[in-house]
Amino acid sequence: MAGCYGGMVANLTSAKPDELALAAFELFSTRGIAGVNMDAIAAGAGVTKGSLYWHYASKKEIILAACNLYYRAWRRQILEATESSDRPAEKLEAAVAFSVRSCLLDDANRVFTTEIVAMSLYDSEVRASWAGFLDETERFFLGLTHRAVGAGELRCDDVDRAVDLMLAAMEGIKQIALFRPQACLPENEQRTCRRLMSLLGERVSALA
Amino acid sequence: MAGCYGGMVANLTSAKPDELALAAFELFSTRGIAGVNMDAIAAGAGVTKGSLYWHYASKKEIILAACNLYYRAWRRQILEATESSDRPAEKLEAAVAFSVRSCLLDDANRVFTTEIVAMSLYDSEVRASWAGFLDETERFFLGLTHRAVGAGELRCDDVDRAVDLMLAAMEGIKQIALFRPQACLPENEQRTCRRLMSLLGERVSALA
DNA sequence: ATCCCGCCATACTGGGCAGTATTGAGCGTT
DNA sequence: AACGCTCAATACTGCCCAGTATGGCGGGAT
Repeated sequence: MAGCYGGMVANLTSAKPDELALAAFELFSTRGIAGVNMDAIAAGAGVTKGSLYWHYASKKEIILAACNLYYRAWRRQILEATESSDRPAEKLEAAVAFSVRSCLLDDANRVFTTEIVAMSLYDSEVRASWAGFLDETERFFLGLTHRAVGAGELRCDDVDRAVDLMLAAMEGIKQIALFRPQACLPENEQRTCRRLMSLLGERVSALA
Repeated sequence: MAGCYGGMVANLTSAKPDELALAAFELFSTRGIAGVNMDAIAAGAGVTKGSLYWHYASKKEIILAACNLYYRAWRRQILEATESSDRPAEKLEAAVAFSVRSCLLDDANRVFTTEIVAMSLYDSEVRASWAGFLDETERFFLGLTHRAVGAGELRCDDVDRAVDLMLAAMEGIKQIALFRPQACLPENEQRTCRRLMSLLGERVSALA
């Protein structure tokens, strides 16, 4: 077991593994996982392969660490995006807007997730990791949607199915945007958000 | 220029390149593009690398040939699936049903398309090839949907947008099905079809 | 018969890359 | 001051694999 720091240090001070994973993420997001070798990751982080292999035992470990970094960033950003609103339906709209923005406008996001999905085809650990993230995403949107419906701000018969369909549409839009750059134009962002929101049900106009 | 058959033979009789591309497709669909080397493709087709390289100059040529094979199969199958119906709305439903079935139940389809999408990130030729197929798919569904609306069998305000959203949802469902095997169960097939059809508009009940 | 050519097989090369072996520098401990 | 531990750098190995070189075989044309 390399890189365990003696076992007792709770990994709070040492950001080195995160630095390495971040360098890996940035390279993966631009040149793809297969297009990046361990020397490139090390160089990107300003070290050499020797120390890289001290922190991570294999390339797959770095890939999984980069995934975890991505998940953490997502959690932080989507909380930031939604915390400013107080009404549930507004939070939901903010969450959809954030997701659309990161789907359509963030190339790194698109590249990295596409790579991870492809890798999940053959690597069960990566697949399990990504499946966990999908579950988390779904729980998040389910929670927001149920709250919006419960607060009477949204009308939706089958929340679970609606959320699933909306998330599927989002993934599909992200994928198709690869081939239709014009779909990524900012002027289409609002319309895409409205379309996706309409999948979640009808907004009840605020007449309280 | 290898494999040009002297230039005048119209490639009607010789199915060998197709055989090779088919073997490649089958291997790609099970072990991934990166997981299949040229020797494996040759062995799968019952030849050796020497003759494989006589027909195709590089691995990418075989990949593109496998794509074209996939497109041809799709054309044939979706025409078969829709020709039995005569009313436009029924054709549309049949096309959606076929797509859902090949998305959810056909592992090879899922694996191959995921691989191609990932490869499109870095290879412009592959991306162009797949983009052409996406365009074709969209045109097909646009045609069917417009005809159904024109025949008064479907009510839809913005057909173009609706078709785009439906196709995106289909791609997303395909991708997510990788991580949610339970979504692929046959008993969910009908419901998925109905959900997707609802994205295209409201079916007008036949009271002619 | 022989010559050409489409087609196929065998053997090989060269490069890229994951992973390893080994050494060393800084530093706290005793 | 000698030791051990963490972390880092260099050099190397071994494998996989795309692509190549080259030789052979069968059949059609003359």
